[in-house]
Amino acid sequence: MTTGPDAPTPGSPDHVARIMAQWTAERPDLDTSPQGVFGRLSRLTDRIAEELAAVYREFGLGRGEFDVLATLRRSGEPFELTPGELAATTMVTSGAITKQVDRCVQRGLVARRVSDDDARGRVVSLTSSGRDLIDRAFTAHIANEHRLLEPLDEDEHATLAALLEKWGRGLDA
Amino acid sequence: MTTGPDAPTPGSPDHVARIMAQWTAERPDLDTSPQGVFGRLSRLTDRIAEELAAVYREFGLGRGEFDVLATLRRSGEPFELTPGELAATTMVTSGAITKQVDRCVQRGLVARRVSDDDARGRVVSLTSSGRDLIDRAFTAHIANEHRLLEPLDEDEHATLAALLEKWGRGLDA
DNA sequence: ACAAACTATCTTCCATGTCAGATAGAGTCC
DNA sequence: GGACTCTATCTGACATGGAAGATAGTTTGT
Repeated sequence: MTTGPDAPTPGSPDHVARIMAQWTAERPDLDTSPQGVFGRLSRLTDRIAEELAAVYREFGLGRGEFDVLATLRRSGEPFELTPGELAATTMVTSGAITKQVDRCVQRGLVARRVSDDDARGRVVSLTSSGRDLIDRAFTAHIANEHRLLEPLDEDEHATLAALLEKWGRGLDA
Repeated sequence: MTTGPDAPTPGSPDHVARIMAQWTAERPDLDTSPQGVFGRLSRLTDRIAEELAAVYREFGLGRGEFDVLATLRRSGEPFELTPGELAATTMVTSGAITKQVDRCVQRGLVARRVSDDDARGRVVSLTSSGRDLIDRAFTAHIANEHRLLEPLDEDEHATLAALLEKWGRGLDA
């Protein structure tokens, strides 16, 4: 037998390769080769999410709070955004942002005030304590990402980023 | 200026490229290049998860139920597994499996009985109705995956699968 | 200037998962 | 064969996010 185009390594089959073999036996009518990508993508991202969350936890944050603080931080001075902007950037609903900001407010990491321009609007701003925390957390986060990427070399990082970018762009089209 | 190794396309910057640019301005002390991979990975998988869930919904399933049914189906005759096996394969806790199986039982898609060998153990088995449903749902699922992969060509699928596999394998080591 | 439509955010309910502990049964060692 | 320990699963409390509707405020058209 020859290895198919999506059979990645000649070594011991990974979990996904075993799943694909099961499907080939049970549903030979289907071309389940996409699982080579989707299965690995899913496992890998679950795993990565967990590794990233471990660092968030070190700083007492969940992913939602980390995202809120990081988004405010990288927006630059004066580190202020509306809930709507936060929701759009972090791709969660406004309800989720409300709760994330609530948690951050309770911990004194951000402040929420009514917008000067529009009384419906709110402005969420980093407190100095929040800025301090996110600067430390983000530093650790980036170090963590560097560590997680170690299995791949520079060229592979670039190839992977490019493939993901192309794929994402293609899905939007 | 030269484009860095992780700058994927010369076209309009994607969302992630903009985020990276913000970080470069705000935290020039950090090498945030990993975001080129992690940011795109995160956005892409959120997007893909949503697309996949749309098909699950067509069959009245959530991801958890789909996974339970698919795992049973691909295990082959007699389409039976213990909750422990389901939990290990689908990488969720036993508590999550209990609830997923509950939902499937309520809808008549699986049956749960006490194991013959071990009175602590349970055996979850596909009903004929469950098998029928997952066969149709899985067919649609695979078609959906083929559709989602269209932005990439065959070589790119293989490259991507291989990179993900290598990365996953490297993380476990 | 008022009504209708729109918008930004928050609230409530629900779905789903994790975590820690409860239960019940199995295995082991004297 | 009884006490201990381990294992398989379930239960219940909690966390978090989505969806839909409520609320308050703004804009538009006349």
